Amino acid sequence: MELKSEARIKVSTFDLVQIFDCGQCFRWEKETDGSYTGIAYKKVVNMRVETDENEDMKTLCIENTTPEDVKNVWTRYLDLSRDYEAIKGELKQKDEILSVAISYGEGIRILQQEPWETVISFIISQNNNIPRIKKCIANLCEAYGEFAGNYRGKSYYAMPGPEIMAKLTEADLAPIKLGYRAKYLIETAKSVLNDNGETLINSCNSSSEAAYEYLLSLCGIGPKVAHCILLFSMGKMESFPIDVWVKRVMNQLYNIPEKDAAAMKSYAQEAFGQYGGIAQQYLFYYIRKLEEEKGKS
DNA sequence: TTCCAGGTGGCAT
DNA sequence: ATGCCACATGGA
Repeated sequence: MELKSEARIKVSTFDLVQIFDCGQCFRWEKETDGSYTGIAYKKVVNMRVETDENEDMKTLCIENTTPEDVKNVWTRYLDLSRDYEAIKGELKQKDEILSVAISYGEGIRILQQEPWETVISFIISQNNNIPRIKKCIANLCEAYGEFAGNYRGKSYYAMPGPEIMAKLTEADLAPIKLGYRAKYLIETAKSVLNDNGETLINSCNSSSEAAYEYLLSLCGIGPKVAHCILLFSMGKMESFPIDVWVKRVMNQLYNIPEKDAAAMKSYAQEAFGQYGGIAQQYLFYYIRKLEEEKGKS
């Protein structure tokens, strides 16, 4: 077992609050010192950002990790190889409305999470709110997931795999409080195991269309959840998930009728192209920030 | 109390 | 193909 230490990485376009609080992931918690502790790929780490003298670069500090994990896990998880400055510049030029939204979430990055965990997380997310989604996922992992480590006195557990979930009954899941979604998880776990999880794993390298069709075949996954999985775990950056918030923001800013998801989808394709999913995150974050500010006043 | 949440499955047209 | 509606749970 290699000794864990702290890794320091120069980053730009990077804000932990925005990355972990923009609805794409549910497993990171803010510590009292402002850092975030969470788990991904069965590894528990703590992250904080130090601002340098030189304004435009920052240092990401990852505690409780190894150089190997930085290289093999965190660089990809945090999408550090992608040039978000260039993408933001391009999107701002294309669309003035989006330009404003981007200014609210300059530090957002799209994570590349584990496909299975993302499948489960977003099945749970349907017709549900973010605090409760987090609770459900934490309950599920604590009850049936593998112990992954301790940090600052707290225990962390991985998402149980399909081989574990396929054997559970709805009664087993009752204490998790998933509601009617419990049976969807069990059904989906069984389906994924039909080919030993290979189609799901290979979906990262498949075309977006093929991956989308496969995801739709799973119980509890419709168009919106499928697009979230494509975007947040498979690097399909053009995927444009349309949920209640995006409907709201597309209606308010672009005057597209609230219920016309087809028009929103085609607008995104035209205006945002291959970065539709990134644009969607800026819009999602923006409308939620506006609502939050409205609620306070 | 009623409404709502990162929607989908099932059923009727 | 499209339009309803039920669905568990908990916070506002």
